Amino acid sequence: MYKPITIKDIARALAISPSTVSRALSDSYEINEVTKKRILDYAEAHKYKRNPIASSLRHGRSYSIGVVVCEVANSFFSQAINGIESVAYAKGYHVIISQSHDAYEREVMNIEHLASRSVDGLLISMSAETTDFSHIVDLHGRGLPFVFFDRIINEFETHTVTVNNREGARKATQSLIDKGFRHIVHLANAPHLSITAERLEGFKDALRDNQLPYSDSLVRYCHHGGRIQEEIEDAVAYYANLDQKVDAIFVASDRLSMGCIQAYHQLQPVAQHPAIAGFSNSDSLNMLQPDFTCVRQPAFEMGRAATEKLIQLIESRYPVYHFENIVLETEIITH
Amino acid sequence: MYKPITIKDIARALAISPSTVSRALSDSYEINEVTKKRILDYAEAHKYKRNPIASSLRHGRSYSIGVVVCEVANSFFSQAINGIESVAYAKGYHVIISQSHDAYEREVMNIEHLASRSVDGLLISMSAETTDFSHIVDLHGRGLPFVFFDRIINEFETHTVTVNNREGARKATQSLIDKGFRHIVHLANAPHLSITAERLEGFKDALRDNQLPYSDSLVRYCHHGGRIQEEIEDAVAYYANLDQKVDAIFVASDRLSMGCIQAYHQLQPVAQHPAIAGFSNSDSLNMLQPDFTCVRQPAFEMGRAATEKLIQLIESRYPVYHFENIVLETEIITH
DNA sequence: TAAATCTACGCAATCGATCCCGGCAACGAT
DNA sequence: ATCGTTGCCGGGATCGATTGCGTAGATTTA
Repeated sequence: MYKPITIKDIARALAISPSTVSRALSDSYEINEVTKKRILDYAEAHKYKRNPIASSLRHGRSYSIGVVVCEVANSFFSQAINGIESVAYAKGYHVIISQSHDAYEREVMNIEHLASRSVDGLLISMSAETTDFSHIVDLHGRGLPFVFFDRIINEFETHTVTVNNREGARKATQSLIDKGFRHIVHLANAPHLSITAERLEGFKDALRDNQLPYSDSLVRYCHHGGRIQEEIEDAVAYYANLDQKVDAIFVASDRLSMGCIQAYHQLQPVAQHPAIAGFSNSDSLNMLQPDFTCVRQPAFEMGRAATEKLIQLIESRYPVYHFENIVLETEIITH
Repeated sequence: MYKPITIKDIARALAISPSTVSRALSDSYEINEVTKKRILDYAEAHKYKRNPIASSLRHGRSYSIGVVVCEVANSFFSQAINGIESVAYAKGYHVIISQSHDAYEREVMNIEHLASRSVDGLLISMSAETTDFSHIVDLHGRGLPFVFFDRIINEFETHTVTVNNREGARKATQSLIDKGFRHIVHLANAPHLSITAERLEGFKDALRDNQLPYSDSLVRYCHHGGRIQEEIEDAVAYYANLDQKVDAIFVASDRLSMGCIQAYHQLQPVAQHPAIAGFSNSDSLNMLQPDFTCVRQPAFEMGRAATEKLIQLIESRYPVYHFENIVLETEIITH
C-alpha cells in the first residue's frame, strides 16, 4: 500500500521539528533561508504533497464549494460552471457539482449532503419544483454562506446574481413583433421560479409597448421545466386549439424550446410552425434552427460573479450584513 | 460564527467518554442499548453531523471520487455522470467533477489536483490532446485506483469500460449504405484517442462488407475534437473538393456532427447537404435533425459500471491483479 | 468461594498539519 | 556586565473521530 510522505517524515529525515517544516513549507519569515531551502528541496525531491484533509481539519475549512443546479447537461449551466471553476480554481477551491434534476427531494438531499461540512459554501440555482424553502432556512441557521444565481429566492439575505430577465424577455418578444407576428404566446417555466415571473413581466411589457392585448390564456407553464415532454406537448396542443392561430412563441428556456420544436415536428410540417424566440445559451439550437432568435445570458460571467461573492463571504472575517443583487444584461441574437 | 456540535460536545453533555459516543453512533455492539439510545437521541435532537473531514483524516480516505472528462456540456458525458452519481451516492461517495476541455495541461492539472489525496480514486476519460501519459504513470506509481471509461488507454493495468465502438461505427456506416449512399467519408476525432481508431475500423468494416473502396483520403481528423470550429470547416471544405461528390458522412461524435451541420449550413442549401450518421447521445440533435441516424452509447450504464469497478478497487483489502475490460453494446437509431 | 468470562465503557494514541508559547543564542545597547 | 532584542526553531496542544487496549464490576462457571 502506498503511503504518502508527510511533514513528520521530512522532519525526521532532516532532524528538525515538524513545526519548522510546516513553517518552511508555508514560507514563513521565521525560518532561515538556508533551512527553508533544505526543506523545500527535500520536499520537492520526495514529491511531498500537503494532505488537504488534515489541513482542512485544522483550519475548519474544506476549501471546496458546492454547486447545486438542476442539471449540467444544459448549456446555460455548463457555461456557468465553467465560470465558477475559473474563479474557484484560481483561489484554491475545489468545486463539487450536484444536480437536483429539478426534483425537490434531490435538491434537499444534495444540499444536506454538501452542507454537512464538506463544503465551505454553496452556489445555488433553485430547482423548478421547490416551493418549500426550509432546507435553505437550515443553511442560513447553520451559518453556511451561500449565493443564489439565476433561479433565486428573495426571502433570504444573501448575494444574488441574475440577469435582467424582464428586459431580456421584452427584447425577445419585441423581436417577434418586429418580424410582424401579432399572435404571440408564451411558453413558461415552472411558475414559482423567480425567472418565470420576471420573464412573464417582460413578455407583458413588449405586448403593452405595442398595444397588443395580453391575457393569462396566452401563457402555459411547464411545472417540471420541460423535463417531461408531455407537458410541452400539452401546451402546444393547447396553442393549436386557440381561436386565434398562434404565429409566434416566446419560450422561457432552451430545454423548452427544444421540446417545443420537437412537439411541432410531430404535429405539422415545418412551414406551419410558429416562429420561436426565447432564452437560450445553446449553440446547437442556433446551429440547427438558424432562424431562432435567442436571448443569451452571460452564463460564464454569472458563474464568475457568484463565485467571487461566495468566496468573499467565506473568507470574510466579520459577519457580512450588506448583500448585493448583481444583475447582468442579456444579449439578443436575431436573424 | 456557527460552530457545529461534535462528539466531544455530546460526551460532555451526557457525562460519558467520546469513545462511547463514537461507538454508539456507529452502532457498536459494545455499547449498552440504553446508553446507545440516550446518545442517539441527543445527537438527533442537537442535529449532530459527523465531521467528514476528521473522519477522512482518521481513515485515510475521503469518500469521494474524482471524475475527469473533457466537458460536462456534452450529452454523453452528462449522462455518464448521472450514472456515476447514482452509484457513488448510493455507496456514500461524493463525486467531484473536473473538466479538461480536451486540453492536455488542464487534464494534468486536474488529475494532479484531485489526486493529491482529496479523492480515493479517479474515473478518467482521456482528453483528445493527450499523448503523453506520464501523469497517469504517476497515479499508478502512487497507488491511486483509477478506472478508464470511454476514451481509454491500454497501456495501464486497470479496469476499463467502453462500448463496442467498432461495431457501432460499422452499423452507422452500414445504415448510410443501406440508404443508398456510396461515397461516404468519415469525420474523425483526435487521432490518438482509443475511440477514434476503433470507430475507424468499424467504418472500414462496413465499406469492406459492401465492396466499397476505402482510402485514407476519406478520413479527416479533428485534433481538438471539434472544439475549434475551424478544423471542422477545413474538413468540410476538403470534402467539397474531392473528385467524387461526398453524399454521406459518418461522424465520430455529436460535437463534430453539430459543427459539421453548421459548416454545411454556411456553405450550401440544406438540400445539397450530405447525409450524416454518427455517434451521438444528444436528444436535441435528433430532435432538430430528424433524419440523423445515430449510434447511442449506454452512457448511464457505462458510468455505473465504471464507478462500481472503481469503488471495488478502492474498497478492496488486497491488491487487485485481475482487471476487466467491460465492453457494452451500442444501439442504433435510424429514421 | 475462587476463578473465569462478559459487559460496557474509559484512556490515550493516532491521523497530518498547524500554531500558540516559549526558549535559546547572539548581538548591540546602556 | 547586564538587559533587551531579534532571529530561529522546538514542544506540545489542537482540530474531530476512531480504535486498540485495559479494566471495573457483574455474571457465570468450576
